[in-house]
Amino acid sequence: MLHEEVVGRIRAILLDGEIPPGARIPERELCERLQISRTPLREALKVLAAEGLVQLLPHRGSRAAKLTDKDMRDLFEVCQGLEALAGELACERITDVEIDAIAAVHGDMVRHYRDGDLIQYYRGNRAIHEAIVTAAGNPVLAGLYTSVTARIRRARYVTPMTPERWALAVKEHDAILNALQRRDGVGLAHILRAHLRHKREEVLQAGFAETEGNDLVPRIA
Amino acid sequence: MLHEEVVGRIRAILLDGEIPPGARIPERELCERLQISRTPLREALKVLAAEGLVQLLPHRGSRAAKLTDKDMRDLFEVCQGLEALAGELACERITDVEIDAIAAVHGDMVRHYRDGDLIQYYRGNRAIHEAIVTAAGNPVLAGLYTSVTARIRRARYVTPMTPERWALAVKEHDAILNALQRRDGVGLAHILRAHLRHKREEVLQAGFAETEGNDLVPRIA
DNA sequence: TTTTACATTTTTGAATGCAAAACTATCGAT
DNA sequence: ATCGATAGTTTTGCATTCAAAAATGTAAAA
Repeated sequence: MLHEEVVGRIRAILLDGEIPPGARIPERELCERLQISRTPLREALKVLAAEGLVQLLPHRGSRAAKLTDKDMRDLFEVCQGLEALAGELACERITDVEIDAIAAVHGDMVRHYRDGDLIQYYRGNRAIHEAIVTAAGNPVLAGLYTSVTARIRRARYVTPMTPERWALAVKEHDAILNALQRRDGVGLAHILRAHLRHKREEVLQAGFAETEGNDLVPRIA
Repeated sequence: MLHEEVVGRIRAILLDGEIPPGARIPERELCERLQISRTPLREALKVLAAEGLVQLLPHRGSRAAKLTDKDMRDLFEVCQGLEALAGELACERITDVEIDAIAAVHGDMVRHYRDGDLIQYYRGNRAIHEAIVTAAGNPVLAGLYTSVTARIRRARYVTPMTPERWALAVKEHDAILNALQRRDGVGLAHILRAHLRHKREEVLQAGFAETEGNDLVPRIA
């Protein structure tokens, strides 16, 4: 198993919440599960700690990182900035074909909304946001986006919505598609920001934050 | 020596260019220099690879990452986005004391400009940009900024400037300070973007990119 | 009963050792 | 002379081992 694969597997375990935030990461157990020794496992944990998904406590092992309200706010704030930038760049660079593909996903998503299928709705929703970032054509930006969104994914795509919130989100997505089609970068950036600001309010209202007592400030992402 | 310290030492070696971009990283040599064994060294290299400073080639060791023109462009683009966001947030949150401190550094910097002291000018310049990011009060943002700027630091703060460019940069910094003092977030964001766009043009014109042939797309930062 | 001191066990962090992969150098064939 | 194969060397990646630190458990004292 390659290094990157080990990192990916553990990342998935953390993002799925299989090891819940704050829980101790059972080194020995993970080792036999992944059929690797402690050396490559620990290398992966250090990388994930740099990403902010794992918290390392010297001589006391590693835990799945918990997010405070403040962390959540900060991450959403950065995410807003990244998506806004991606939106602007995407409008300069996106092809007609890519726009059509997004429009198709958008259509499906709206149908899922009408059907009340939140899971499928979220799936399409996320695909659209990611497609916009991809269309920006900036791998550095895409990398940061991936890492920041990973940390708030559960909050973003698990929080239930009130009918009003959901209706608003769909309206915003109409505007997002519209701005894309008009290639109105500034407009798109504004809508994406508002969209995420609303989502953040939802999440924080829902009290999704995972703790109050950890001042995890990862260096990288 | 603590893990984070090892990472920091190696990062410094890379940023100083002591191991030039593209060069092989001599594992054994670094080990005896830092007085550690290969295990912690390799853990650090994996972390730095996630940051984008090191390129890992499976079974072929690690090299100091090289930046292509495209990498440079992408990094500056993201940096623009991050600084613009930081500028907006800073205007909402910065205290009068912090503004005064920045104004003082600005004054010094202008004096260094008048003296033609580029080194000192750059030092103040960088301090101002970092102070703005700090004033944004968002550690996640600050972390991303640190990691992105680290990768373009040499390009950003080593490239020589023509007198015209330099004069323009100083004018832009006047506007930056002014926007901060008026707490004009949107205005500040615009100026910061333009400022960085000009710097990027300078850097790319100077042909600072380090290679043409590496498609390094680090996951994280 | 609670607390404190001490011994034992567990876990962590790093050094070493080992098998596999890649690199180098030599030699033979064209 | 150049190219390609092959033996030998080096380097990598990982498992294992070892010392130190922390956690746990036990027993004596307050």
